Amino acid sequence: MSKASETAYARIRAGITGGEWGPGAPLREEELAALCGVSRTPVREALRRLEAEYLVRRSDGARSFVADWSADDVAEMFALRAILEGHAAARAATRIDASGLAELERLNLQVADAANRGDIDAFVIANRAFHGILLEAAQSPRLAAMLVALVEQPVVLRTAQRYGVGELSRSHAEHAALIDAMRRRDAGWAENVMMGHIRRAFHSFANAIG
Amino acid sequence: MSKASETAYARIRAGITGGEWGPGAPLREEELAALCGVSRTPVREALRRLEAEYLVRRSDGARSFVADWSADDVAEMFALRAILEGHAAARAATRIDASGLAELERLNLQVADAANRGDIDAFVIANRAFHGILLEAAQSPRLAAMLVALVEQPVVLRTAQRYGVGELSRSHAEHAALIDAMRRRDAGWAENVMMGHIRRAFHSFANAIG
DNA sequence: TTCTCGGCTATTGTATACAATGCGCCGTGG
DNA sequence: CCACGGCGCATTGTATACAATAGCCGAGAA
Repeated sequence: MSKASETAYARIRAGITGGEWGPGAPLREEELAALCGVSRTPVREALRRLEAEYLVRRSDGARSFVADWSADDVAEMFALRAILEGHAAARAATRIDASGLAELERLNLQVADAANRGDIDAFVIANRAFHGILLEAAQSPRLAAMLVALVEQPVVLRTAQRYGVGELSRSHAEHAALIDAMRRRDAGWAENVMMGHIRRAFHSFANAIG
Repeated sequence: MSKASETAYARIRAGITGGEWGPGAPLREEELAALCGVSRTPVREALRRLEAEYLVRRSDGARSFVADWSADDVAEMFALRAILEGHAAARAATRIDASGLAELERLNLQVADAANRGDIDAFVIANRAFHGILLEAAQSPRLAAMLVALVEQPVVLRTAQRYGVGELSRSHAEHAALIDAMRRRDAGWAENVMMGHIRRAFHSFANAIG
């Protein structure tokens, strides 16, 4: 996408995922245009993209707001993630090559390191990269697009913020199991581990919120 | 969405799914604007929406074309459909009410009728309505959105065009099994039947194409 | 006090003009 | 005859002006 449009998309998205505007906050096109230093046209385009990703909600009168999520919404998102990411793991198990596996090993070392230091930010970065490599290895563009839309939700991004050292380490262990399963080319095992991994994350999240 | 934008979306979409423009055909904004009787602005918005649905592809130079699909793409779409629609069936099994079940029964009678008469168009209409009711009963807006994007692909829409009476009847029988499973509130059974249903459709399709 | 109606204003939808950019064609040179 | 480079044009990206519409606020009556 060309310059102004991409700028607006990135800026607005950052504002939403970064918590600059809370759920339900109104998003007025003109204001955003001024903020991004572009005209309303690319802002409109950006808002439509974000709407398709469920980051922005539009009222009947076509006004835009930062999306908010009920407990049911969150449960739905995690359920879909478990299914789709499980499927991705299964596909990846029979498609990943040696360099992909090496990359996963490397990233999981970073996860372990972050877990030991209790460094949440580093954990989140390494964790996302890990899942990203796996998704790439699954070689399914539609699946990738669907999962990105699910994973990039602010709710998901903040799940790890409440993780204790125990949960961080457990993620590392589950990732290690995933790597084992893929090295053995065991699609079923990989799928099972991944689904469990996501479901545990959901319960950690539900616990933290109450 | 307001008038002109919706008009453009509906018209362009109809052109693609109806086969007016074949895969790979270029879609120029100005030409489409003239065709729809609106300006380029709503056409652009429509193209972005269609792109998000994988009906339109954009080249590096930002030009738009009718999307085309490789054999791998089609296999991927059916695989995702099997998983997601299976999940939808499982959810629906524990959530559907008596009136929903009655509606499924009614629609499956129409499917049977169309199958007996070999009336493909009637089959397609009743079949879509059947799956639509099921999806509604699953009560998962994100799942619904994902599935609609997968199911509305021209490739899928034309799968039934090559169905013989045998395959039409088999669809009816599988639907009947689905209704049984849901009446018993057996989510696992419903999921299994649905996944088989979609996978059979895939193989019918692959056979017909070669 | 509260409900409703009416107009005003804020906000989005659409059209059009202009800028930027990439694609294709044609000419030239090897 | 083929390869390559540059120029012109087709097409999209962006900005802005204007139109339409929905929401809000206040005044008046029940």
